[in-house]
Amino acid sequence: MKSIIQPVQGTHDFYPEDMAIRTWLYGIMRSVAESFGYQEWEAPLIETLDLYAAKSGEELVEKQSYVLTDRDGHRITLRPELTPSLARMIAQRQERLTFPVRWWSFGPFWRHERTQKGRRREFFQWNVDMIGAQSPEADAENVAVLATFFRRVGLGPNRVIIYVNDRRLMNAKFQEFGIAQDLWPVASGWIDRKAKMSPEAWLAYGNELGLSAGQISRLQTVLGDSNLWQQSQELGRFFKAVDALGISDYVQYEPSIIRGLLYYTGTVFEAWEIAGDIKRSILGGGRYDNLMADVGGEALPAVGWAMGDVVMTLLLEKYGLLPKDLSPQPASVLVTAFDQERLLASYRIATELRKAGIATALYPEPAKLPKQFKYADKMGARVTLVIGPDEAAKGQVTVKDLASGTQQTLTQADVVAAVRQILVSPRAR
RNA sequence: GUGGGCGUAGCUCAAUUGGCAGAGCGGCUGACUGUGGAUCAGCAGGUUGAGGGAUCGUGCCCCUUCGCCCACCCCA
Repeated sequence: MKSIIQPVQGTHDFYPEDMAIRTWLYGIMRSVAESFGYQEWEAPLIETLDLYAAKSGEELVEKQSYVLTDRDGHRITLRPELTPSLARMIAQRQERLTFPVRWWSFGPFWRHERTQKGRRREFFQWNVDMIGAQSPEADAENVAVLATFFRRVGLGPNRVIIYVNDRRLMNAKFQEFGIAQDLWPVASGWIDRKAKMSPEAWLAYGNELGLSAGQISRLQTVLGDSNLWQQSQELGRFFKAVDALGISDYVQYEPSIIRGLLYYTGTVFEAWEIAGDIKRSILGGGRYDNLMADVGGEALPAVGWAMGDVVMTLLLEKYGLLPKDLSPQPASVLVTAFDQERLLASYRIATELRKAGIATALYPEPAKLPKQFKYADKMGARVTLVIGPDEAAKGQVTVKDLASGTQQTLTQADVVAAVRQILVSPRAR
């Protein structure tokens, strides 16, 4: 092993074949989001530390953010999440924007976490948010973007599921069970941990947090009640809208979904893999009606979610849903370089092909033909052109179809048409 | 931040209790001096992640370090 300088831990090198996957995913995200009327936007990749200090979780700001001091002495942060930037940008144009606003974004984020399966320190996230609407139907529409994405990439409802609950409903239960209001976040955190702990440890933990045995047992009953949603007017409307949107096969009520994060105020949801070796949600989101005001803007209701590229790519790989032909040939045509004397003739014919809209690579220096043909084969070119002394003397070009192995020698004026003909014909052999 | 596993050729991996570092694939060259894929022959390719220690002797044992993987923590 030579001493190649190592990449930064938790980063990912996108070689062309990796980039092809990312670009493909990006295209589907765009197409799905736009079909719902969402507009693409982007925030700066660096923000002031203050922006996150306002409302992001302590863990995220204190322990996981990349913080640096610039040459003016300002403390800046590589963004660990997008929502604060969204709140900031919405607040800045509050008077100018026409609400509700639907925005989507796909970009890089940084968190200094211990790397593991499905988690890197530099990663991409797809954020989809609607600001300025507060109906349960709006929540359903926001979720429909996600479900439609799943359908588009081929992740059927037999593979992934979106669990939904509502913080308002759970808070009402807390109240009903006599749980003091300052314990609600703790109780939510306790519920959020249910799937991650053994039943005994989980019960003991609830006790430790200050919940009484009676409260724990009543909460347990509630968490097992898949019809609990019927007690919520909002969820009732939400599920009707889900039905109308044609995504009910993907969406299911789940009373134990509550999200650990403090700022959710209403509908919350998480997507899970059904046959999961990924033992955590693959994405999450919900309604956060107070966040805009907390960041200094006017109060505006909002709903949204974020999905990471790493876990999604793992899932698509696992189920064989990545397109096979994602690494297309860099060019359809390779023009060989016979010798120095004929080199410029090759350059000229390559220029003609490009003018005709045909992707054409040149072998950049004279070399033995077997080597150049091998190169053409490896890079996936369909056609090779040869201008050697014989062709040059008559103003001709040899055009070979690499798929069939047949070739013809033509006058230069006929080359573009012949190449085009080969490129539209099936790859027979 | 905590715990565990793994680093051998470009890639996938071998190497007996601690005793000459190997194979397949890929690469290059040629068979075939103006034609790719297939076949055959040959060649090149390594500070065994890095640094230190114990040993007559280490890819293998011990320590340190870097990286990767897995789980915990956390999940915006």
